[in-house]
Amino acid sequence: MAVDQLSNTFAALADPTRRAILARLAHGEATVGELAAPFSMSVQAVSKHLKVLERAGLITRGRAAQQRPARLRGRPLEDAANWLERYRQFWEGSFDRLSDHLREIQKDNAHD
Amino acid sequence: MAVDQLSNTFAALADPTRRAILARLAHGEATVGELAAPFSMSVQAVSKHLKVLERAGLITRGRAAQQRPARLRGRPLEDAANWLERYRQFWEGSFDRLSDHLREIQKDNAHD
DNA sequence: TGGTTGTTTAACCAGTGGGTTGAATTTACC
DNA sequence: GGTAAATTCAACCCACTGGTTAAACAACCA
Repeated sequence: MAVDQLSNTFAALADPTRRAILARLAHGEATVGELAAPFSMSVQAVSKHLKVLERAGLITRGRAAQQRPARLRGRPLEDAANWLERYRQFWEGSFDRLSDHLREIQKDNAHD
Repeated sequence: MAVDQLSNTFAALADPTRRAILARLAHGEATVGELAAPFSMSVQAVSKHLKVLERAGLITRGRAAQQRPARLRGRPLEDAANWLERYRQFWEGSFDRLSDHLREIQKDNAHD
């Protein structure tokens, strides 16, 4: 997988199970077991999903006895939203100044 | 890969080459050759990236003589942005009503 | 008709993703 | 110390990604 943070974030979001996990975590932290319960999949598989989310910075893990509760981190979501926001004028249908706008915000901002 | 549209969109965005292609297309439609030029990669590889973007609905292809110019479609970007928008209150740090909010918008909205 | 340009298809390769099962690890409880 | 619970690690499977090169296809030009 690509190494840049934004790519990791989008890749992490590109799976319905992981998006459901994030939705669950928005209500508060949860253990692996709790997160796995709604899915017809092994707890090990969920543990792998959590590792993907952790690598993307979308969650942090704590420790409480044997459990390692996961907690949502919003920052990468914000970064992803900001990236998409650049295109808002585009999907809203007014392309007039978008070209200039993009040229400007990408000046010191490589390909992404 | 997951079959749902949102997963396809996020997966398509999870690659810096493809994001750069979208940025280029925001300035106007472009042919495969034009899109490939800035990259140190074969034109065939770019053609594959375009197929991924097309599958995600992020571009449409036209036809003009031998060329098949690509054009950006904003709709899936909007859908992705809307998905992220649910978490805005979260990354802005006010979690107060988020739980209720999520519960509400997800009532008729399966896991995603 | 044949050649050139633009693009896609096919076959291949190494790496990764998402899942499985089974074993190991960590921590609490008695 | 022994056992049970929560989690991770390891090995494996199969499908897909992102790239390559070589060949095929499509459309224009002379």
